[in-house]
Amino acid sequence: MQVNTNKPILLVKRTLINIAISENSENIPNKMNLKDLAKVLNLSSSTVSRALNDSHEISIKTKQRVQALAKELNFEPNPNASSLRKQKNKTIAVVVPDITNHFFSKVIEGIETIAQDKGYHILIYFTFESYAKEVSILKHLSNGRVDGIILSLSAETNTYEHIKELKERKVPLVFFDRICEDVEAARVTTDNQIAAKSGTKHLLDAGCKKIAFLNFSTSSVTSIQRRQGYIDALNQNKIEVDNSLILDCTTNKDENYQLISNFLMKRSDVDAVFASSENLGTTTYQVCESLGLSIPNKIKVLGFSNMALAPLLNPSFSCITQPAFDIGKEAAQVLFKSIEKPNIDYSDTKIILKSTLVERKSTKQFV
Amino acid sequence: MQVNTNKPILLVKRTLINIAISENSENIPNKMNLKDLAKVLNLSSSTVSRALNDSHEISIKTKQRVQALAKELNFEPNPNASSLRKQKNKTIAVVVPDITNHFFSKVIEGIETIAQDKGYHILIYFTFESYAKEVSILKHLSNGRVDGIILSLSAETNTYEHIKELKERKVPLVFFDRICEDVEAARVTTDNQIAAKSGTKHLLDAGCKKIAFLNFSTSSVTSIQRRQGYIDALNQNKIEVDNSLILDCTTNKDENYQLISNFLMKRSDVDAVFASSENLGTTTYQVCESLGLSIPNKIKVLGFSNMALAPLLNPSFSCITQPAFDIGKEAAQVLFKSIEKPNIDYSDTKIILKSTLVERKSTKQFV
DNA sequence: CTGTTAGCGCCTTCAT
DNA sequence: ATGAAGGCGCTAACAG
Repeated sequence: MQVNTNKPILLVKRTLINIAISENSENIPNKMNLKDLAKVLNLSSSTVSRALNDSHEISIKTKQRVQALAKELNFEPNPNASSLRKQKNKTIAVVVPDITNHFFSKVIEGIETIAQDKGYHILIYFTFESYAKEVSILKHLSNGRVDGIILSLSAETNTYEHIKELKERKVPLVFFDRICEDVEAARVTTDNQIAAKSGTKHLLDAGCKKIAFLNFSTSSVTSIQRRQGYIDALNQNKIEVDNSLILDCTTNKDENYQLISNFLMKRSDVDAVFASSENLGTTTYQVCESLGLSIPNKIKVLGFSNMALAPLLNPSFSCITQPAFDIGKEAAQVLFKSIEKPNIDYSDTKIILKSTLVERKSTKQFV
Repeated sequence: MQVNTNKPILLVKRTLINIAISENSENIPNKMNLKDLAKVLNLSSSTVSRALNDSHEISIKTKQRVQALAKELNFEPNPNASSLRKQKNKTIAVVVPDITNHFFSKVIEGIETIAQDKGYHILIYFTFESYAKEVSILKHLSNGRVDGIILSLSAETNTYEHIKELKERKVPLVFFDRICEDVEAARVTTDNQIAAKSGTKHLLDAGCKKIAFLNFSTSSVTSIQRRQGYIDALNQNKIEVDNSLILDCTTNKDENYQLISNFLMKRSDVDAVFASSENLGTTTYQVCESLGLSIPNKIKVLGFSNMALAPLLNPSFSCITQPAFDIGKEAAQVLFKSIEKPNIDYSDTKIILKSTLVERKSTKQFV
């Protein structure tokens, strides 16, 4: 038998493998399983399984043999079989409204950072701000596809039966940002009301008299809290709240463009806009462009936004930035804890992180 | 037997279910399986399975009975069991360098749109521009966790064994943007070279003489093509290429900040910067801010970027925008085709989409 | 049209 | 320290 002197052992092993595999897997050498490995090593599949899972009841020598061959052949145990057997699959779902919003991308990045550390996989779902999509997505997650769910509600969502269903089935659940107060589950959020109040104050301090508030949702707690912060600031400055300055927007960008455009055309007295979401901020800018309302001079715009670039580009653009990356990390940590310690109840966990007001050249944190 | 007159049938069924379940599932009524359903309906589990999968060999009446009860009880078949049996799991992986780059978020949104349509699930992975992470992630995907992979290479990647391994195991694979020419697989990309040439020309037309080029990677085809486009434009204008104007950056933002900062301090002759990635564009802005180089006047910056807001905020900021959403859609469509028609080889598919130069008030497409 | 049977690949008692 | 056997929940082949 001629053998390449560089890697004789490898060659012999490969030969054995090919024999082993052709016996039971119809000559498909790209599919390999525990049994194949076991055959080559002259061990039972249970021993191989234990060795790969680093069980203490396997001799170190055997473990090394098994692990060495597995590594050499790039063997990966079939995750479906493993998950089925263990009723755990080291996979979580992240359900978010959309991802054009930079905030959500960063949160996801935070989640992924922790997940990679802990060897978890992430299934990602977008509701595109639609309640119906949210329901349908969560329904598909109710039966063991994932070990847990991190969720930020769609702007449309105002009933929570679909979420209670998940709780009934004991699926671990963590809310972030667009949280739900009606369901007992861990929450990670930010100081929306305080931040919105400070933001509004920032505009008042700059001399603005007629500050419009753009509401991204009438049902989302997040939007409601921000609206309340806006009202708080006005109250504190003894300014009467003018409801006609509060504009309820939709989840559709084109519709919002029309709404905001019509609004600003009618209301030439408005000298500032507080956009309660990044998308609304962007749309406001576009409207101002097309209406020829020069932003720094005629009108000031402030919004919740996570685009680091924005304040660098225009002196008038201040934004409230949430610690998105940390939100993701916190949410993931709570979720993994509640997955790994199912006997402990984490559903009263509430983590509130602080937002930051980013101006052109300075940064200050809210108190 | 006292029965709530509102929902008598439902109640009876629930009772049956509880009996059925308590017999074999240890009183865990939140876990339900085909067998439980079958028992309640007095059918075999295979019939129920077929009914749920809408098989033509089941009577319409039975189908309706089964589907009605399944819906009522929110029954979802266990995906692991199903995937294990079918050796298909209606799940794909999307592997991207990072997601702070708006481009990648939009691509993912495009992919998700198609995936939702077709009932596929998306596992998402970030390499954070690290070759080692890319290798490790792809290794975990080699054994049936997913039906296919959509991949954009990390900036560090310059060897492709880990990808060839996937091809050997017949995992359907589609590259986008950061594609790989050394592996036979479908590719979706954009006209990088032409776009970079037009962008550079744009700067030359604006009177710039010393245009620096920031390279985001020395190995990525994308970066190489953009660099070549930059050189093409200079050549066409009979300007000699000055290699000292080409700055190789890294995957680390802080390092890049230092590199660019040092560079611009030394080279006061530079009057424009062409950033070959969104991150580099952002960093350049930050450097200019801190060095007091007013962007519109002393220096012009142009870059590949997908932030819609940018050109609205600063007249000097033009950017080359790739059709990210469509790239995602195209990539997903090719992948699903190659999953669903495994006998057809799609590996020579190459789709090239066009980029757009976005200036403050006008938009033009490259020819 | 429906039921019976036999795995998919892994892990986990139980036995040795 | 290792092996044998059974089953996680579903589906497909084979019967009827």
